[in-house]
Amino acid sequence: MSKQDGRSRQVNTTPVDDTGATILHVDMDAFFASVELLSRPELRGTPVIVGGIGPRSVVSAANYEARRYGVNSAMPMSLALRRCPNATVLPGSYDLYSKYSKQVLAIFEDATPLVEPLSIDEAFLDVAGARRVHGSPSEIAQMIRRRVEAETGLTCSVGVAGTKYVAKVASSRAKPDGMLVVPVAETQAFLRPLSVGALWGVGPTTEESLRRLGLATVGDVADTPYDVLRSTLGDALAAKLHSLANGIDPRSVSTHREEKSIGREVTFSYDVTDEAEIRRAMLHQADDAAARLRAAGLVARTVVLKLRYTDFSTVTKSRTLAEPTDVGRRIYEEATAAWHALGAAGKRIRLIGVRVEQLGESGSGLSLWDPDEDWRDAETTIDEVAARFGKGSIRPAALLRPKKQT
DNA sequence: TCTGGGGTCCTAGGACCC
DNA sequence: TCTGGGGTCCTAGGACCC
Repeated sequence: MSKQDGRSRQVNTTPVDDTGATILHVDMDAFFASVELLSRPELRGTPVIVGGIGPRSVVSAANYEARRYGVNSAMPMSLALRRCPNATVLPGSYDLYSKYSKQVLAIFEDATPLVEPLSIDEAFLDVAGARRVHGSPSEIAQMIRRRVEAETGLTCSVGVAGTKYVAKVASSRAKPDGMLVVPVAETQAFLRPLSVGALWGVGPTTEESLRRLGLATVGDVADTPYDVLRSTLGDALAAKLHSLANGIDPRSVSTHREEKSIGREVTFSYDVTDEAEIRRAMLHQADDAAARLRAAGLVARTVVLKLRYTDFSTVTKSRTLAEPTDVGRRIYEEATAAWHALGAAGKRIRLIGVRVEQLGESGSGLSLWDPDEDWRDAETTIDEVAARFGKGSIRPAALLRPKKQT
């Protein structure tokens, strides 16, 4: 393993191929805070926090000076400011972050077309096919780091490894402004001493489960039979963790991901009981979801209403439509029906959210009904169906499909 | 300390079908 | 008369990630 930080950035002069490590994970350093500092150089060297200023806001990002006081992402702002009272708090300029994100993405894509953005500030790159043009993976990583800094003034850290997971862990250990290469042959030695919390998919709850099994390190998990893990963690998580812990991660770098859901939610500054205000929020969120559906050329079949009450308990109510929609009013109607079904009227609401799922391409003729089935051959009349099952059971006429031409 | 907003994936139970 | 097993869909909730 060779770590190079911002001060010793010389690329090895020996012609290395980084021994099989062809996946890069690039992660911008304290991204939001670093972007803000570009236009506020006078704040460099002082603690800076990006996040809301409302009573219930949390930290979106903190620079390293603020982190030294124990400030971290997702921490309540009230706590962050108690820990670091003299921090500068900035509200966040997401359009600007998005602009820089695109700019660095373009730099990645100069190195290889195989770029998988993971979030606004990180991406995986598969550089196996780029080596003849651009050099070894570590040389490509250093080229990217140089270009990002020269062209944006921002720094990033890069992990270079044989798999996505190892590359990601490597980048986190290279931070800030560094690079860490993990040759494939050294994968196990690199992973085994790490705490189980370093496994992708292990948060506080799973970490506690593993701790109760007596497993503290990635090596411990690697040495535990799959069946033992499965009885505690369930099929999927056990399989995933067992593989990751053993350095196995077959996921390839994929440039395209399909959206599975679209939603908006809001936490009110103070709990709300006023139904008119709730309805306004739902209408706004439904309209927004619908607009994003249409912009993407999608329709949705399921509407989910999410509520969080004063005591932080969270409930959802989902409803699947007979016919998919991209209409705000339609989504709003379902959200309203779900609201009543939850019996939420009169309760103090902390958060409300509307999400749509089961997305399909609009105009694709997607429907609940099997297109090959011909309803006109049904022997039962609509009246008979209505008499027996109620009018609600009758399919909308729009869904009756014409007889297939022969 | 008191907990955002955008998401993804998994589990589990019940309905329904073959 | 009592009861299988697999598959899919729907729903609710929870863990996790950035």
